[in-house]
Amino acid sequence: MDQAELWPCGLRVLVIDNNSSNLSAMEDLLLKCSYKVTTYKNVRKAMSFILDNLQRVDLIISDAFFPTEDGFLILQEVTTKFDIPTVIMASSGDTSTVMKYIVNGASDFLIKPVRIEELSNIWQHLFRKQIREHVVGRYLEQPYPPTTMAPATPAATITCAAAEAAVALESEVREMDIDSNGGEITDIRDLRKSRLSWTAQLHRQFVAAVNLLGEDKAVPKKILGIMKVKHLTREQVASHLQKYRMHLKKSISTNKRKDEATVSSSLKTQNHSSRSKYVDQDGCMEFTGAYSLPKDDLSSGSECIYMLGERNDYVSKGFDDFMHEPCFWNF
DNA sequence: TCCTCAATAT
DNA sequence: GATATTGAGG
Repeated sequence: MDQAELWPCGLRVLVIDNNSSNLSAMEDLLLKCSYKVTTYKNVRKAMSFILDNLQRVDLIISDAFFPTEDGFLILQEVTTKFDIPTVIMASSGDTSTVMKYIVNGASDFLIKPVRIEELSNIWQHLFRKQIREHVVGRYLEQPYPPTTMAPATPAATITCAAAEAAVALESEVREMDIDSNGGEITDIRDLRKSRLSWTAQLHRQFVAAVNLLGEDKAVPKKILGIMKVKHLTREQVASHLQKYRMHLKKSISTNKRKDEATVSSSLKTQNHSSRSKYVDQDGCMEFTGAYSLPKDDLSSGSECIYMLGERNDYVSKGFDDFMHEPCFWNF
């Protein structure tokens, strides 16, 4: 229980705001919440940092950067590509503005000055996604997580139970397949299974690699090189890629109608003539605002960091779940 | 040699 | 049902 209360500690938050005093104020507040904080004034540098630390950023808080709306672009980059929950803050926000951000993937919209009470709660954005993805749900059904965690006393509230589940999950992750420093899988043998199971986490790394390369240039060998997962083979990646592409084909054709109906209307407002191109290293990371439209609803962007399905007890759920989860099969 | 795709095996 | 392997064709 104590641990449950401690859960949000260490949440890795990246803050972007070009106003130094706001930035340091935010840093202070976030540190008081026991989060790990990284701050950036510069949007480009922040994006580079995110790219270099894909699995090491839990949540992003970005200024909306009115009137340039860089915040909007950050939001799009991050939510469409990397599933990192993003909170937008601005000194004012009328309903339609806020709605625009939320519709396009913001997990929350905070009005400045931001109060510590609001920040102490931001971990919920991560958590919601985990629940949506059934990771936590399984634990909620069973009050006593099958881990080495200290036996839990029955949780009084959902929040409590959920936090507890997250602790359990996190510790499982830590001791198993995920690198202790960042949540990134670095060696599939750690999964101690003869047959690889493409967990959500592993899949995310895969998708991130594919996205970095660009879909046309994403071939097994290059993906493998970017993923940096020991003992993962080219053949395994090829097999997964094959399936991934099949899925893309399907979902593109089935989502088209919905996307046109739902998304275009919400996007019209912002029709970015300013393409976001934050990073361009050797032409291998080129972000344009032009990749596929955001999904029909906002389940698309965001959280879910520690998600693993490779334990034998719930392998069967793992892949199937995220096959149908737009969060993972993004485009 | 590597890629993709489909069929087939595990 | 998910993943791996194989084999054809590029």
